[in-house]
Amino acid sequence: MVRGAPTQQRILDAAERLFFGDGIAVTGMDALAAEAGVSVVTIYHHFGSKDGVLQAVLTRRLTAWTTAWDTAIARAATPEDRLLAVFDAIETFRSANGRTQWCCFLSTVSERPSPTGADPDPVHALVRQDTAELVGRLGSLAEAADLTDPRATAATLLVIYNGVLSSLLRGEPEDPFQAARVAARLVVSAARRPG
Amino acid sequence: MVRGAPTQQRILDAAERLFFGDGIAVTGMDALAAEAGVSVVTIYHHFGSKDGVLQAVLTRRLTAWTTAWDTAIARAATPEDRLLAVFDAIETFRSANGRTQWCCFLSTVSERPSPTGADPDPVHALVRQDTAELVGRLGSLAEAADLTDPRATAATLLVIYNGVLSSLLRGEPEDPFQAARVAARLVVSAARRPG
DNA sequence: CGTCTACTGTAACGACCGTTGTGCATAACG
DNA sequence: CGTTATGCACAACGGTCGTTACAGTAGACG
Repeated sequence: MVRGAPTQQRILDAAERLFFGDGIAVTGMDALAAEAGVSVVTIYHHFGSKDGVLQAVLTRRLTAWTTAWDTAIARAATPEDRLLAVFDAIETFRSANGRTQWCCFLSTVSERPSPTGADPDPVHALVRQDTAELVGRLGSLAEAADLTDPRATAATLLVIYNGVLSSLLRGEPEDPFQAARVAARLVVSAARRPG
Repeated sequence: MVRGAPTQQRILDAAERLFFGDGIAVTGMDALAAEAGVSVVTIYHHFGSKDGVLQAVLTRRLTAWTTAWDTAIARAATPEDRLLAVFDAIETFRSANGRTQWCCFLSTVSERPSPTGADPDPVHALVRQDTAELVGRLGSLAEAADLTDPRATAATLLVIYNGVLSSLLRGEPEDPFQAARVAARLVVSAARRPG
């Protein structure tokens, strides 16, 4: 029998595939256990509840995604390329993680009631953290690139980024990466400081 | 008691609010009936099943959206403005239809298992029809605008369009419309035929 | 008036859900 | 060796789901 760590990992892998491929509500604990090759009891022993699995998957995804983004940023040469590194990060992350659907945060928020007033829901907090991570990084990168109106540029790039995720989620035939890169490059070029 | 047509309409309105606001799987038939102010039996009498309600909502949404888009296109003056009329259409359609989440097709596909091989699922067919409507119209509009590489331009605009929907779905604080318009205008300008 | 349509409430059905308890097997560690 | 940790199979619980049947009411139309 394999030791503890791989078991948790296998459960999370299976949850990633099923939750974001088929849907969270549609996926039962039995199906999740079968996909992970473990027992239902083991899942509860590790994560306590189905919502616990979801939170764990989202957290893992969030950290994995941010580190992938960081390496893509580090690989870029110029400040403007660093600003466009998001799209490289998605592409490599996606090819590395196989067939899992994008974006898991988008899928999650679709199945959840909108938070009413105060938000004690940790799942929504994670989604919000993902968004905050996006706008924060894009904003600071835009500022570092010395663009005119970096906030507006970051907001525009965020829309394009969301467009890539949405296109992937829809399963559109066209490849959104090239289109996104073209648009993003135009946006950055237009925001370049004259002189 | 109100006659037939308003009843169906009220059910579809309620389904639009609940399905795409809270999630399809989460919304039970009881909640749907309560929101519509009708009985559960009435829903089944009109639509046969929950999936029937979903299909009816999606079809209604599809036709409403395309007609709204058409009027926005007709209101535009130049071919390039016609190409950018999508964003006006979303904005007016959204403000007219209140708090309903965008995009319903995006939310739907998140909760559904991906079609395996052949696709006998009418819901997936509707989502695909929505996508086809988008790429077809954007493509012909780009061609009518006499741009260089109209197909690539249409693909880029589609990504930006998807980005708006995705941003709205996430409930991001920033207003995505202005950002999308800026990016789209840049894309169209860059594709303009020289001379 | 009678008939029909449209809709209502209540109750029930089978099925599946998330969750927990019990008991057992295996492997590592002292 | 015994202890502990880890995971398994089996079974069951309360609950909710989508769906349907049964019985009854208000208005439209002849």
